[in-house]
Amino acid sequence: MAEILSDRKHKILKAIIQNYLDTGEPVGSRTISKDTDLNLSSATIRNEMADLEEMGYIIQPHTSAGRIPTDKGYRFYVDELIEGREEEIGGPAEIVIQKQDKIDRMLKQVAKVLANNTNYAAMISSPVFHRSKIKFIQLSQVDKFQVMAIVVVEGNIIKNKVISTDEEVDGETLLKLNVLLNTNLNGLTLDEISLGTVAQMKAQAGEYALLVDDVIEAVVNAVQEDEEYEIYTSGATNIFRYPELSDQKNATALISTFEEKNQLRSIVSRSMENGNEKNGIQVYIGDESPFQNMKDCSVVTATYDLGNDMKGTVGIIGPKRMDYENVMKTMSKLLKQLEQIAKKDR
Amino acid sequence: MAEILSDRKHKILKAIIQNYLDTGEPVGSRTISKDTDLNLSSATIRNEMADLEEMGYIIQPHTSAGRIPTDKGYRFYVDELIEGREEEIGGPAEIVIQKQDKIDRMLKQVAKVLANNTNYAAMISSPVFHRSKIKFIQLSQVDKFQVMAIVVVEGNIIKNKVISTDEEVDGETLLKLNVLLNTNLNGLTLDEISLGTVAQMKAQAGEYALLVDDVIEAVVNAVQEDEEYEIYTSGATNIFRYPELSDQKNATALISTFEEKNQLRSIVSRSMENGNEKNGIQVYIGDESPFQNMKDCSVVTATYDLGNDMKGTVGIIGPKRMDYENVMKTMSKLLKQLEQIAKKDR
DNA sequence: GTTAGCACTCGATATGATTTAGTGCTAACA
DNA sequence: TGTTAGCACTAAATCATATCGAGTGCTAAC
Repeated sequence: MAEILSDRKHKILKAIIQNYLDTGEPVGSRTISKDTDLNLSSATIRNEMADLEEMGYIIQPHTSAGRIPTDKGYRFYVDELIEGREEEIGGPAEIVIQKQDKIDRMLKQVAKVLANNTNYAAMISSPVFHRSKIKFIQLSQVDKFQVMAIVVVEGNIIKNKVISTDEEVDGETLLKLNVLLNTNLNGLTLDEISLGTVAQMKAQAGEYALLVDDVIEAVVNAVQEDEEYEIYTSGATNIFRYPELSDQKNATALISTFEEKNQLRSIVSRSMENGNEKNGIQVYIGDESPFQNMKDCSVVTATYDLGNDMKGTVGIIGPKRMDYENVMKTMSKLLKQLEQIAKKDR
Repeated sequence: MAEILSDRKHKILKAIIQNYLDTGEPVGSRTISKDTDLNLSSATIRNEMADLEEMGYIIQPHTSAGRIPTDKGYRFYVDELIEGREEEIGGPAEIVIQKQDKIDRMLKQVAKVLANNTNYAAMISSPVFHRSKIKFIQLSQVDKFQVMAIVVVEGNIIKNKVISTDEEVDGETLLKLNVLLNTNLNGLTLDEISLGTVAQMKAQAGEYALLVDDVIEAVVNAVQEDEEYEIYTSGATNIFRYPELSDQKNATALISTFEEKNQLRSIVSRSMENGNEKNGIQVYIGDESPFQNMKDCSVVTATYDLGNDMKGTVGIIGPKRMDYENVMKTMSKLLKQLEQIAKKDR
């Protein structure tokens, strides 16, 4: 598959792709002949281009048009980019995330900044807490027949659930239950709560065994709810900047993807799985992407880690001819900032 | 302004508008001549149409085209619709909202159902709790230097805030503060917490007066956070069904309105203000709408009331030639259902 | 007051000519 | 042998032109 390209072909291919990224128009031999420092005539370029086409890197939309990159061509280009990224970050453009108290707001901001800086559509998932430990549980009376369970998990994420009880529960019982819960469950993750633990607690609870069931269910629900991470998006309309995505069919598909967010989840999980590739950044070109009907797009994702097992994914979606270099740089920089702020925050 | 139209003109105008709502194409005199039961020739219709045009109800996009309604024409049509709506709801199509525990999910569902049933873009705001009473406050120790305040307000909405303290707070103090807070603040709305109340509490708190300040601030913040209602949207891509909104400019404007949601807030507040018009439903046609750059759209809003001062707004946005009748019916029906479910829920 | 008829308007569609950007191939050249 | 100039060829894009069709306004007749 991966033939080795002569130095010259290499340069020409790169020039073609770069030019196409800029303009979105098929590139002709003359253009390349003038753009590169190879000092070759358009005729020679033409010969090389014919070769490159045969190898599958570029293609002619129709006779008498210039060439445009195929997915294989893009892949070549992106792989090279990723290869060469030896932490040459720190470039220009200060990107500023303002520190704000709520994590969610910060994430929304990141999405916005990302979309604005790249001019593509951006998304970010709120962190998922895999295996997060229960830190603290508190039951409180709300009403005669309602008890509220508050669960704090590692990372100071607070969740609550209201439990409706059949019988009235008095304060004393509540106090007992509180102690029972905290001694038995603190420090455990969801997976670690075994049936044994539950049985043990029920035994200890005596006449309130029934209530224990309800409470545990509520706790489990509350913690699990966190796993249902939120996804924030920004700049969906950026796709209108790129004519190749602006036709009705593509636009509808893309924008409803952004509105529904279900498909975005599949990006997130895929990104989390393939996880720690080089620099944590992954690029899906055309059909490689987790989408149906989105063969005209590329997706770039990266994973961020706020510590404490709080990991999430950011992604941008744009045309295949996106400015991969800028996107990757901007992402790294932004995530670095995000992670720093998060660290300071605790 | 509001001339009285002859019966015939009235019928013709209505026929023109209805036809245009269907087709989106300018309607000619022949069409009307055949469609109505007036048994008039196209020539006669033409004369009447010329009159109606002069009165400002319809307009010709260019010579030798049929007529399309002006905003004034739409207004005439909608006003008549609203006038005639004597609770003739209960028509066909069962709309089903599934009951789910979280209010937010239900609202999302309402938006979705509304969008699907009307084929326009739909939005719904989560209820705002004006003057909601504090029902219950609970402080709990999370960490050595962190206290969590949980506030339950009427309607069982639960909010929490983490407070960082300078000094370590022991359990006893917390207990005292809990009692202090609940005896002083329960049953009050945000507005009712006077400086006097605060001073009084500080006095009672003695050496923990400083902490009281922090806690109250947290409580106020927590409650206020609720006032920042969420807005859920669905079906933004429906606008692509209507060519007159599908051009790049309009589409970008509309879709980013739906993504940003800030402009939607202005609809919500406007709808809440103008509140209880006939049937609670309001129609903004073209320039009447709270938007800039949206003179090609109509907005229909309605206010729902889940009781306990929990009020919110639903809205749909579509082309001016929307099926106002269906939209209004669907909305009423849906909201009635929503309100019923909410009432059962408590 | 209604209607038939007709000249007229103007957008939409189709047609064809022209231009333009590019190619592939061949033959000459260093 | 690799490079280049030159040329015939292709297909899209652009533009002007003709044609069609839906609809109007006006006039004259009923």
